[in-house]
Amino acid sequence: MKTLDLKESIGLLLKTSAKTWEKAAEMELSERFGLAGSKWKIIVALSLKEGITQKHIADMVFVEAPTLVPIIDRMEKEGYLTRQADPKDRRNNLIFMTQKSKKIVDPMIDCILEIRNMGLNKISKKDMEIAKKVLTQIVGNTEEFIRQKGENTDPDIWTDLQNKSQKTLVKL
Amino acid sequence: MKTLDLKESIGLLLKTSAKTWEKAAEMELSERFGLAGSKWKIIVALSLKEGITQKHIADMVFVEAPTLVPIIDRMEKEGYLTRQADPKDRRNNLIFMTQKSKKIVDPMIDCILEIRNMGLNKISKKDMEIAKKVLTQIVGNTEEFIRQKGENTDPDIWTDLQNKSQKTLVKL
DNA sequence: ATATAATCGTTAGTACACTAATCTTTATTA
DNA sequence: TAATAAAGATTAGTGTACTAACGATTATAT
Repeated sequence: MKTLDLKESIGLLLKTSAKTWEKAAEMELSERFGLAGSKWKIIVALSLKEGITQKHIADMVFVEAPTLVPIIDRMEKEGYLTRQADPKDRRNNLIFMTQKSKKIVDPMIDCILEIRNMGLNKISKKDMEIAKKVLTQIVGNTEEFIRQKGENTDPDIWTDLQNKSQKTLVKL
Repeated sequence: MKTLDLKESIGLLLKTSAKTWEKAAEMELSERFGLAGSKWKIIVALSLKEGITQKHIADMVFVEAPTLVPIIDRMEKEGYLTRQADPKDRRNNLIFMTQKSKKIVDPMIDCILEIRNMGLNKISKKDMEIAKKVLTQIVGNTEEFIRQKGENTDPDIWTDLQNKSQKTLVKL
């Protein structure tokens, strides 16, 4: 019976680093701003562009549209944002920030940058560039594979970001 | 109001690569072996060591013990494994593979290695080594941070693996 | 122009992961 | 030894994702 050499498992390493990173962000941002889960990401998304549709936010924070519905419901009740019907296209709900959320954008972004510095401590710029290149290539390879297998990758999100698309994405 | 430079977002990159990678593995392994989610990981775990406790498996596949209960239930019903009471310690359920699962271990591992090669296509050994070093450092930094914040990181899983602990982990 | 497609928000249903709490059994310790 | 703590499996409850399907609205196509 064959066996896997786990120290070569890039999948394990990817998962571990993504998960640990997210946990740190989660802890810090929910403690300091009371915004857990996707909430703070939604606010960051809106700080980049207000008055966008729920679908657009979903793309930016990397979840499907239905996932966002109850979250936006709650955030609206809590006074962080408002839904407004789009007069140009009545299918759309346009989402806007309230004063309450606008006030916390700056400290929140500071907080995010702190976390980023902490996570990247003791890593040289040069190595980091290489790591980013490698990860980008991995995403490219894997999306290519998924696409060939039929399953249409949703609008090739990462590549999209690289190309400075107007659809900016949010995730720490 | 401040703004985040998303192209510098290592968090986004980590999440994207981990997610895409996992999706590819998921597609391939569920299509070829009908084993979705954690199921194939459990079999890989058992191929490394049989007769281990559910807790041990949970650690290996990176989930909490309760998450595994219904999954092992189903896999037992489907004939992939069996629970056996530990005569030495009656708290433990020891998990064993059946013939059915033993038979698919080798092709499954081949499949995993294929995916790994696909994902790492066009990436040089040297760059990959650097990327791994960087990711490991990130995990280290972040776990350190989480630990300081109180929240005890569960037994420092990744470091554990590096140290060739007997607790081997499974994740592609 | 009218029929057909596609899109946004939503609901419903499912799956999965987590935490907290419970039961049983084993370890510790006073 | 008796009391207390700890550990494995489980249940219950919650949160969060996802897909599939629907209604309303807008775009496309014949």
